[in-house]
Amino acid sequence: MQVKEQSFMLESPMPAHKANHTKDSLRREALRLFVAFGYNAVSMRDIAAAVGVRQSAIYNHFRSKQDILVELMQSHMETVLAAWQETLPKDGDAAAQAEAFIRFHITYHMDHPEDVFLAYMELRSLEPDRKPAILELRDQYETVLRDILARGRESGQLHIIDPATQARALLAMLTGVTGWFREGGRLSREEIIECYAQTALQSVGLTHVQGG
Amino acid sequence: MQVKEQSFMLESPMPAHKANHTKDSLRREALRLFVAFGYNAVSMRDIAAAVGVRQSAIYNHFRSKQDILVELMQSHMETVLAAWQETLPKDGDAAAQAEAFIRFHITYHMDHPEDVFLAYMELRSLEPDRKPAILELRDQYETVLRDILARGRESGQLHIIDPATQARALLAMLTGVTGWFREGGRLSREEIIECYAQTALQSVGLTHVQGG
Amino acid sequence: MQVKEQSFMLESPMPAHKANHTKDSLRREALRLFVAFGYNAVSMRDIAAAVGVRQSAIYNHFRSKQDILVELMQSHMETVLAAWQETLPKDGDAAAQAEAFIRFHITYHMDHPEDVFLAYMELRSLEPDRKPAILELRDQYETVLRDILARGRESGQLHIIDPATQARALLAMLTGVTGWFREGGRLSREEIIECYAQTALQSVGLTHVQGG
Amino acid sequence: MQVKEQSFMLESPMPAHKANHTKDSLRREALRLFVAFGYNAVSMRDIAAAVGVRQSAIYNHFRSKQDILVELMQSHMETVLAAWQETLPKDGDAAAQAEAFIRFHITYHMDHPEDVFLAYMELRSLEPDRKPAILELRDQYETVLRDILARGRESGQLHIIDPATQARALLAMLTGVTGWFREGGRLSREEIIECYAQTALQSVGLTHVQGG
DNA sequence: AATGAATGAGAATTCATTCAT
DNA sequence: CATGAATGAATTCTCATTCAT
Repeated sequence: MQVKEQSFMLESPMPAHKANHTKDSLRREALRLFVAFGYNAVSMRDIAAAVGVRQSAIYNHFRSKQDILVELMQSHMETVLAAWQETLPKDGDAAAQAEAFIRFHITYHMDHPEDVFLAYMELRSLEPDRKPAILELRDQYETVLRDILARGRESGQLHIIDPATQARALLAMLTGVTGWFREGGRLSREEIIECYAQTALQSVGLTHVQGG
Repeated sequence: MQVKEQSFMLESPMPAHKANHTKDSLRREALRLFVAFGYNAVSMRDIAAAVGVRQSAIYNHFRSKQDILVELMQSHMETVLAAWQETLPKDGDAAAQAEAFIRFHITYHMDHPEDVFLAYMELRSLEPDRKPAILELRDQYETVLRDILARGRESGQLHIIDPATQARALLAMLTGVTGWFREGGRLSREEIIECYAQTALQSVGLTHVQGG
Repeated sequence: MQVKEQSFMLESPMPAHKANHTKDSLRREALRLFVAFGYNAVSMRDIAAAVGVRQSAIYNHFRSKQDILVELMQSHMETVLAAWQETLPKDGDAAAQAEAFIRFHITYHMDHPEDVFLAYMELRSLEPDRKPAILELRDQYETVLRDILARGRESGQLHIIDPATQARALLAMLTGVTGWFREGGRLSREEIIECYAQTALQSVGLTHVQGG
Repeated sequence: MQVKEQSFMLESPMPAHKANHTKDSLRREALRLFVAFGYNAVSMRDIAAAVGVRQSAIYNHFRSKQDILVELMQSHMETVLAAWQETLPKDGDAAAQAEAFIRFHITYHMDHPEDVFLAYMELRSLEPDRKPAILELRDQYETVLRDILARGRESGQLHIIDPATQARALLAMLTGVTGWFREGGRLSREEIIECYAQTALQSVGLTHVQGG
C-alpha cells in the first residue's frame, strides 16, 4: 500500500485518555483495508495510520497481525451462526426452512458485505494452527443448509441430486453478492434480494416465490 | 511461505540440458503457488525454488512478478473465450445455449481449477494499469451469459428477473467448484457436473436435464 | 526471551496487599533473569512478568533498566568488600591471609553465585558513565588479593612470579565456580570448597591444607 | 550501538565483483563486535556497516544472526581441538602431558583471545536448539584435561583431589587471560605465559617449571 | 503503587529487482 | 540462460520509557 505516516505529519496528538475505543477502530479499519487490498497487502503501518495511531500502539490491543484477522473472522462467523439461530423457523417444513435460510443468508450478506468477503477470501491467509477453528465454524454454517436440503430431498419437496454439493453451490452463489453489490446501483437492495431469492429457490426446485 | 533456498545450501546446480522449458515450469509453479498461498504471500524465491532455479533466473523469462500474474490471467481468459467460441451452438435457441454454456463452463472449470481460481481471487493484486485489460476480458465472458439469459427471458423460455444479476449469480455458483473439488472425492467428476448442471439449469427455470 | 504478558491476558490483578516488597522482588527476579539470559536479552516486560506486575510499575521503583543493573552490581560489590573486612585476620602473616582470602572468596561465591556471575559478565552492559564506579569497586577487591600475594612474595612464603597477574588468574579460577556449581551435584559444597582451596593454595606455592 | 549507515553516506560503492571475501569480512567483524559489545548489543546493521555493506547483503552469506554466532563458535572449537591433536605428546607421562596442555592452552588463548572470549561469554546467547552441539565440543576439550589430571592423580605425579572440578578450575583460570591481556602491556607475552604456566602447574602440584 | 495506552527508535528479516560474470 | 552478490525499501514486531488515571 501507500500512505506515509511520520512523526512530523501528525498534528493532533489526541488526548488519549478515555480513547479506549482504539481497539474498535483498529478492528474496523483493519477489516476495511483487508477487504480492499487483501490481508497480505496491508501492513500494520497502514492500519495504524488509518486509525491515527502509531504502529506500535496496535500491539497494546492485538498480539499480532494474524490475531486481528482471526478475531475478525471468528467474531463474524459466530455472529452469523447466532443470527441464524434467532431466525430459523422452528416448526416449518423443509421448503419453508430453505426459503427462510436463503432470505436470511442474502439479507445478512448484503448488510455485512465486508465481514463475509473477508471470511471467504482470506482463509488462505490463516496460519496453519489457526485455520481449523475457523473452518469448523464455516462447516457448521454449511451444515445448516446441507441438512435442510437433505430433508427437503427426502420429503420430495426439493429437487436435489446431492445435498452437500448443492449446499456449496448455493452458498457460493449467494456469497457472490458481496463481490459486486454497492448501495445506489441500478437495482435496489430489495430488487437484488428478490432476484437472488428467486434464482436460489428455483435452483433447488422451488418455484413459488413471495417477496419478504 | 516457508522453503529456504540459498547459495550456500544448494550443492548440485543441475546440468541445465534441455532446460529451456524453464519458462513453462515457472508459469506452472507460479500458478500453483499463487493459488495455494495468494500472490502476495508468494515470493520470487518461492517460485524459483519450486522450479529448481535461483530467483535471478526468473528475470530472464519475465520482466517482473506482476508480469507473471498478468500473463497467467490473460492467457487463461483468452483460452476460455476461445474455447467457448468453438463450443457454442450457433443455431440453438436460448435454452439450448444456456444449457450448453452451463455445461461448458462447469466442465472447463473442473479441468482448469487453478486458472479459474487465480483469475477470480487475484484481481485485487493487479496493479492499476494492468487491471483494465483483464477486467475487459472477464466482462466479455460475463456478457456471453448475460446475453443468453436476456434472450431466454424475452423468448419466455427462462424464468429470470434480471439477466445481469442472475448471470453474476450463476457464474459465482459455478466458479465455486474450483474452491473445493479434488479428484477422487466422494463424487465422480461426472456426478458433480450433473449435479451442478441441474442446480444451474433449475435456477434459470429449466427443468429438463439430460446428462452430457 | 519468551513469556508473553499483555493487558488482555491477565485476569486477576492480584490484591496488592503488603505488596511493598515489590522492589525486592524486582531486584531478585532481575538478577535471576540477567544471569540466565544476559542483561540485553531480558526486557523490562520479562522482569515485570516474573514479579507479577506490569512493566510500567517498575518505574515506580527504579529509574531505568540500567539503574537496576547498577544497583545490583554496586550493592553486591560493596557487600563483598564489607564481608571481607569482617573476615580478614588482622594479624596473620601473608600465607595465613592468602588462605583466609581464598577460603572466604570461594565460600562467598558459592553462597552468592548469581551476584558474582552478574558482576563478572555484565560489565560490558554498563553505560560509559556508570562503569567507572563499578570498576573502582572491583579493583579494590582485586587489590586486596594482589597486596597479600605481593607480601607473600617478599616474605618468601609464596612462590609467585607476578602478583598482579597471579591475582587475576586466581580470581578467574575461583570465580569460575559460579559457572557450573549447582546444589545437589556429585560433590558436596564442602568437598568443592576443599578442592578449590587446595588447587588455589597449591597455585601460589602453599601445600599445607586444613579443612575449614 | 551507534553508527549510522545511510545511502547518502556511502561514497565508494566498491566494484563488488570478485569481492567474495565479504563472508570472511563479515565473520571477522562480527567476531570483533560480539566480543566488544556482546552478541545482543550488536545489530546486523552494525556488522554490515563495519564491513561496508548493507544489512540485507549479510543474508546472502548467513541465514541469520544466530548462524553467525554458531559458525564462529563452532569453527573456533573445532580449530582448538584439531590444534591440540597436533600438539599432544603421544608418549609423555601425565605430568608431561599436563604441562604440554597448559602451555598449549595459554599460548593458543593468547593468540586467539577473541575466539576464546566469544565461546566463553556467549554460550547464553545460543538458542536452545543450537546449544547442545557447541557444549558437546566444549566438553570434548574439557575431557582432554580431565583425563590427563585423572591419570596424573593415579600415577601419583599430580596432587589432585577431584580431576573434574580441578579441570574446570584450571580452564577458568587460564581462559581468564583473554579478559584483560592486551599486547604491549606491562608484561610481555612470554612473561605472562610463564607466569600463568607456573601458577597452573603449581596448582596441580607440579613445581618444576622450565620456560618454553 | 499500579495500570493501560501510547510512542519513537530500532530490532531481524524478507522482498523484488539489478547486474557483472 | 543461470548465478551470486548486492541493494533499498519495506515487513512484523519488541523495546524502554512516559504519563494520565
